[in-house]
Amino acid sequence: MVNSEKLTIGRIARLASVGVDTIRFYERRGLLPEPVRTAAGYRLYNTNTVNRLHFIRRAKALGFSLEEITTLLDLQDNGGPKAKVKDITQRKLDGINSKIDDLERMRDVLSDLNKQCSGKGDVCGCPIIDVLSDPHGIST
Amino acid sequence: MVNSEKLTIGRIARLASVGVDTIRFYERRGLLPEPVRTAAGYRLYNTNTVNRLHFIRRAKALGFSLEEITTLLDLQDNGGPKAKVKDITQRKLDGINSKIDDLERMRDVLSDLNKQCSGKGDVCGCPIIDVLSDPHGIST
DNA sequence: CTAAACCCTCGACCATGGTCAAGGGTCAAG
DNA sequence: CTTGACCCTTGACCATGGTCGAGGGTTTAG
Repeated sequence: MVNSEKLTIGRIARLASVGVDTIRFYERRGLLPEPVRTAAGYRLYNTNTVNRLHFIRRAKALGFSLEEITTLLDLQDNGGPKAKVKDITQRKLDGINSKIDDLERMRDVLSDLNKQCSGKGDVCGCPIIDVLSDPHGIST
Repeated sequence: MVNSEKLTIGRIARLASVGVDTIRFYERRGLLPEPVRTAAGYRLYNTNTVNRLHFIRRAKALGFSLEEITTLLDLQDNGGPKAKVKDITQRKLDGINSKIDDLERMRDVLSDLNKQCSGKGDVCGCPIIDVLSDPHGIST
């Protein structure tokens, strides 16, 4: 584990398949710690920064925001109660479920309308336009 | 239908439960036509603008973007083929379905992880943190 | 007549997650 | 020594859907 070889920002960017700007952006946002610098001011990273960038990518793929990921990374770094991680996950799960519910309701209305619409002729009498125009069409 | 009474922006805003800024914003975006003005430059609307604002709200509730709503309103105003409306709806439906798929995949992974996590004790060994840290954890 | 409530325009700002350009310094190869 | 690839900072910009403030003019009630 004594792997102290240092990499420039461009190198870890390529290794993690992200842009250098993204890395500097994550640093500003506190997702990455401030790295050591060369005399000329170049950032130098060690290879586990690549893992950290992968962590971020995976967490984003699960729908976590950068702010939430910051908390998760902090828990990973400094430890803390599992309950906290579970709490963030549960919140995220609740949010995802309610988004799914919303989208399913939209889908149901839209697919219903879509079936009702012949798709032929002029827009006049189109059930989709009609339901949008009707003051009692959809519960908002 | 010869209802030519004119209302100020504040009045239709209250009638439609939106802000006056929102109405001016919609005008700039082309969702509302430029209204007539008083000598002093005040906008004057007729009551069917309220219906138009309701139309916009219902369409937003179905997930349409303002740009899509602009097209829908244009079809309502000027006519056009039903096929066009159906096309927009179908695209929106496809988008919604793929969002639902994404969210369901996230939900499955998260709820699985959530079940695995005891929620007790320190974060060390937490399956959620672990899967995020694991280089082969999730297909990105 | 005055004050409150309303209207106008123009332009800046909010969150989110970056991305890019300007203007300059550094480093390695040839 | 020069060229090209790399690095630095600061600050602006993208989309989305508004929201707000400044600095004015207007209208209406008392």
